[in-house]
Amino acid sequence: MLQVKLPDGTILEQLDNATALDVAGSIGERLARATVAASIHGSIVDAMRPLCELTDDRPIPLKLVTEKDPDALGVLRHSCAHVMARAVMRLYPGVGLAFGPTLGTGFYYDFDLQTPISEDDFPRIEAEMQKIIDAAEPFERFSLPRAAAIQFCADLNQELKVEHISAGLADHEALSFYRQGEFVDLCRGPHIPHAGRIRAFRILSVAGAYWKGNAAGRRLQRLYGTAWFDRREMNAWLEQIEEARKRDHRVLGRRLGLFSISTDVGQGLCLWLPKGAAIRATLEEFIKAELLKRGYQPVYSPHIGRVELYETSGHFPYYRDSQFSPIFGHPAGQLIDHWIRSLDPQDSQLPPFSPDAEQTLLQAARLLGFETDAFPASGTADQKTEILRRWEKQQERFLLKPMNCPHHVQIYKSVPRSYRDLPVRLAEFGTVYRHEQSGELNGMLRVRGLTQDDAHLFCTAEQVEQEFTQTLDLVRFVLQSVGLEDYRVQLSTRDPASDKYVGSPELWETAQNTLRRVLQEQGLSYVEMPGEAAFYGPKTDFMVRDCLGREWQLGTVQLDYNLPERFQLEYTGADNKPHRPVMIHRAPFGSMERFVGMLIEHFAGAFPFWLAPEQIRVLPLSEKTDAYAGRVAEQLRAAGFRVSCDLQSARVQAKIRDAQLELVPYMLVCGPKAAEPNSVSVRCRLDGDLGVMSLEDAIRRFTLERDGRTIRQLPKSSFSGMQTESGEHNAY
RNA sequence: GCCGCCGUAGCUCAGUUGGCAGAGCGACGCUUUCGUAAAGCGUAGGUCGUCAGUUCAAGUCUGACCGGCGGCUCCA
Repeated sequence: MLQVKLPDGTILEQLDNATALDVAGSIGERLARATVAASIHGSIVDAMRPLCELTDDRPIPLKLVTEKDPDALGVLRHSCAHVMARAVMRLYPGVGLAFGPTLGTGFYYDFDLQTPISEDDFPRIEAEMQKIIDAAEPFERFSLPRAAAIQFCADLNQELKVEHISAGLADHEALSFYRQGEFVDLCRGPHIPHAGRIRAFRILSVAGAYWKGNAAGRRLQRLYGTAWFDRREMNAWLEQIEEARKRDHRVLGRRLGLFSISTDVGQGLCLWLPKGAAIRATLEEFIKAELLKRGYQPVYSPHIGRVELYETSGHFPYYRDSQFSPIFGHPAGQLIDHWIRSLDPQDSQLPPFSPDAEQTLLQAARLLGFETDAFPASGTADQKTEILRRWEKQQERFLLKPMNCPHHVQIYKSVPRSYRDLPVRLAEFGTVYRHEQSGELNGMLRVRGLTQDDAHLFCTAEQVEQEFTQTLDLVRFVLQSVGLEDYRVQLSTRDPASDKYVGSPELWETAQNTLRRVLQEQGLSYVEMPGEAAFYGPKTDFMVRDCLGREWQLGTVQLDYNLPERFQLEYTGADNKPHRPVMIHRAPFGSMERFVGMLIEHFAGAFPFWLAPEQIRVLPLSEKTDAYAGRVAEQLRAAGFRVSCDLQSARVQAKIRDAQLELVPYMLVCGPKAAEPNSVSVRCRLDGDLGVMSLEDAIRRFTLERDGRTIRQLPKSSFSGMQTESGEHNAY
């Protein structure tokens, strides 16, 4: 007999080969019907495997995972991914199977398939899936030794699986498979007992993907889906998707006249319309005032700088492909730049240097006034590159600035610094330009021209902790001021195995340890992300959760020992000797574009009073009170509010409707009844009619709400798990 | 950049097997002068993303390009 210990301490006697499902059945039939999987020492396992195989512990510590358990959905969705793959295999014979993991609220499966799948095919696939579910066949697990597993997948013509076992799972001696009818898939599991447990599912979308995420690798088709135990829960979730879609900042941004991206201006280049600009200006004024209190000095720097500046900082070579091309004094300079790249053995993208092209190049060089006789017609690529580089250096090249730090470094260097001057805190809303890949652009969230609420702090090694602590405090303060209180911190560190970072491992260790220590002292819990650091230093990113539970990467604080080294920054210490300062890069909002885009979705366009682009709209009841309404608007404007006056020839009901739909926080109805005592009838977007009050009282009320930066109501959502988990699970 | 889908009036969309370009909202004009979520009537507005091709005939079919969306990859 086998002893099983339940979480409440109960010990049950079971047959030697009992499964979790048997245990559930011995307690009650309903429990057995609800049991999806089992949990032993916290790891989720199949409910239909003999328990004795799963652990050596006696009695076996068993927790039954039922449909109510959050872990159960992951198991269900993974099984549904198999069902989908099985349906696709039936409809598209010969399809290659890649990965089919679960996601936060669903799953996907990648297929190697020549025929494109479109949304029109979803009903067909879903119908086939339903047939599989109706058949309710069990998921049967079996295990094969390595060599047999590879042969097995080869026999099934599943090349990608063969490759994955050979490369990705090289350290596994035995591989597990799951069989469901005619369908067999390499899989770690666990799975639900049988397909009939899937009561609600939906194929959501199809998109391209790469085999193992490698852009040079094989292109696959990825089908996304979701699955639930309860149809109503799925429908509620689908409604939440719909809710998020309605909040889309691109839709709201257009409807509310906040921003526009014109194809005439260019992809990823954001135009701030007056109302969006009002929000941004309010945020900028708010943060500027705060920075002055905290000892920052505002600076300004130009939008371009010499390429050498970014060669020194390391940005130019490192991010070459995601920058706009350099600007040359003479257009022919571009050609030289092009040929330097094509001769570079690292850059195999470009075609080789042909004799014709060489002649064109020499012509261009002569145009630029260079001595071309020295160019070795039959020289090696290295020799040619060397001359090209010399030519390139002889002409002025500018870059649209991709970062503000090199400019701020130059401001630091503009005067000799003493230890008494430190820390030097230079702040600028700096606009930078990055040539993001076209497929990456997304409204205001991912753009090619963006303004960072940037600052660079130059301090002594001893001051680093204090400055970093204060910076974290600032980030928390600004997030709290806009009502974003739910966030986590991500500490991105260097991957010791990678060579993409500059600077010595010792400096990196120092920087990373300082960050860890301060984060711990500040009581901020954080997750460490090895390999996610910037090339010059580790960073702490604030991952902010909005009212729909979605996460956004906003503010960032980065510690940098490398740029001071590269730019040879110095200050004179108390010992009258030169010392090297440490730099802190920080941007509490990240970029104004991204931050405002995120706020639009967070508030669903209904900004709190202090941020609302139009705070108050004055509504004359008829033309008879237009003049009075105009005077009211004037007085509000004088009190510093953003006010408009609706002079349409329309009924007040229609004016109210317009203002409500445009999410204006307050409406002041001005009719003959109010005009005489110099009063207004106040209507609030949220609470409706507040009755008549004197204009002075109204202004007092508005001032209080504005200066307190009151957030009166968030358009709440009942659902709080849009992206609870971002990582992949059940990876094969 | 890659894969898939999409592009008709300012916005949201309809447009049969290829055969005269449509609606609602908005805008504008006139009437209405009104008390807390839509007053009535009328008018204007489109080289159907661009350029080629097939055809007697292209919004509709084909190709290239531009742009958008969903993903992948990337994100200093």
